[in-house]
Amino acid sequence: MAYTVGQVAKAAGVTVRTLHHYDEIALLSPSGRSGTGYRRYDDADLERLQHIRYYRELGFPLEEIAAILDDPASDPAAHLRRQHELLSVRIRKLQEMVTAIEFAMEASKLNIPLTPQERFEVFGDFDPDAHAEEAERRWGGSEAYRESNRRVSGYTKDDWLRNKAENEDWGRRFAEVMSSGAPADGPAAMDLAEEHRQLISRWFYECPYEIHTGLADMYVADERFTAYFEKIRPGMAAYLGDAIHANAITRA
Amino acid sequence: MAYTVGQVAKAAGVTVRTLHHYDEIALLSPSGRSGTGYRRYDDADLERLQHIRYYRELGFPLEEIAAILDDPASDPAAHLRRQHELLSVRIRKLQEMVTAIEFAMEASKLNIPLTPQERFEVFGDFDPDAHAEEAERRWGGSEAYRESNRRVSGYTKDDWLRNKAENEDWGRRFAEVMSSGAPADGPAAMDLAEEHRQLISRWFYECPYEIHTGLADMYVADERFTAYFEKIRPGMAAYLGDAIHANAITRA
DNA sequence: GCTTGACCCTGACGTAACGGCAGGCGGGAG
DNA sequence: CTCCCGCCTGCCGTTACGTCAGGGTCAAGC
Repeated sequence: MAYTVGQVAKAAGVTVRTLHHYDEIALLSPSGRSGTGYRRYDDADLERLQHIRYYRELGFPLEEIAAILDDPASDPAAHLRRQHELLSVRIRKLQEMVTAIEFAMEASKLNIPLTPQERFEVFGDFDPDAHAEEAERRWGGSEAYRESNRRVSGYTKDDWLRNKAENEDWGRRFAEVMSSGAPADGPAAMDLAEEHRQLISRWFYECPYEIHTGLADMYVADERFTAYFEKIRPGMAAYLGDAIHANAITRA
Repeated sequence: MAYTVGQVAKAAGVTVRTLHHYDEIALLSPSGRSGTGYRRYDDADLERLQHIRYYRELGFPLEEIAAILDDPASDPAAHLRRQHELLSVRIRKLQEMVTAIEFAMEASKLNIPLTPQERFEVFGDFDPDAHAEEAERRWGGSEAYRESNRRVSGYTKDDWLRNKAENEDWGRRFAEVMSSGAPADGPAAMDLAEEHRQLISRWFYECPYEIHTGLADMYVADERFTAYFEKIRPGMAAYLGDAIHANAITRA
């Protein structure tokens, strides 16, 4: 089977100019030419182009692609395996970026400033792992966030103000309960924990008890969230965490 | 908090030159300068750079990034939401590419040629959906493939030859059973189906009954795989599919 | 107070991977 | 035979930086 530049370009989703370029730099030279000088690509050329496209998508420079494709030590199957592996790595990285964004969203909701490291940790070359799993457990595969996005995108400035007011009002009342000396697993604290859950459900995303306790753990474990609540009243993060857990256990 | 170019560059994982460039084109101009002309970046600048990095990772040209960041209609939270959405789309596309590669690997194992469309379908702008789910069901999240990759990468030319020989031998014997008139759910066919499963387990990846039946379905449903088996003996694809299912039911 | 090495500045040119034309030939459908 | 579309080969333009060159700066140590 022989194909013209135009046909190949259309099939592969590239421009004719790109194929000309690949020919110029000898990355992909058509296996033949017609009598009148037209480029003729065959199936082997297409396979090569397929690999080129995948490696390009993975960010390899053309020169490097030429080198690895012309390396006699690796056959087509080896390239497929390699691409598979690289794609998997890429996907994991993007998933990390997603959880980083989710973190930033949560932080911005509470007006918690991010440190430079936090802003860019996904871009640097630090250690990965375990991180994505954490977030998955916390937010159940970010379904909650998708929901949150849908809703929040419709909010007006006014909505935000009301949200903030409600939030502050809740904070005040919660601090009062703490001051009264009531236990975190008592009815007053639990009622406000429940109110907190419903606040989130109403304004951001459906927040069942498991997710709520996940948030509670984050409020306690993560110093930035901790600091946010501590600023309202010292000891509030831990107290709120306990109240949320108690509330979840008795009501769920 | 104020940072120098070098500090910002290091934190954000870019070069100083890049920051100079962003300053030149007014994409990110530091909020101030020291008395001696040194650039001073503050936290707001970092936030902007954070968005720039995400949009860049998503493939946006700098000019466009400048436009959307300077658009007064969208605040930081809107950018986060947008980036979240775009990243999700990106991840889905890469996952499609992964399954396409897995398909190509399976096809190359059986020497089935791919059509141009098949080679490049993930690059064109066609309809997505449902596709990834399919593959997930078939191969259980590609864990099988990872396993396969690990093993296959250690194979020598000799291994491949022995694999091919075993495979062909199996094909011959299976065709004989068909010719003998034995039913697909009879012991002879089922034994060879089981042998097929163990062949895969031994050479490529641990192949439990569910995955084996998944493969069986693919052999029947996909014309390229069907054609492969039909060439050995007409009717073989369906017959093998039945045998694998019968084997899975009785042995599992 | 002076050196020194790491850091910063502004040009200015280089590069990768094409995009986009111009000017001209080819080819097949009517 | 014509017409339009597809192909050819230059060749210049563009994006997003990389890479010096030549020169000022800052803080630490002697």
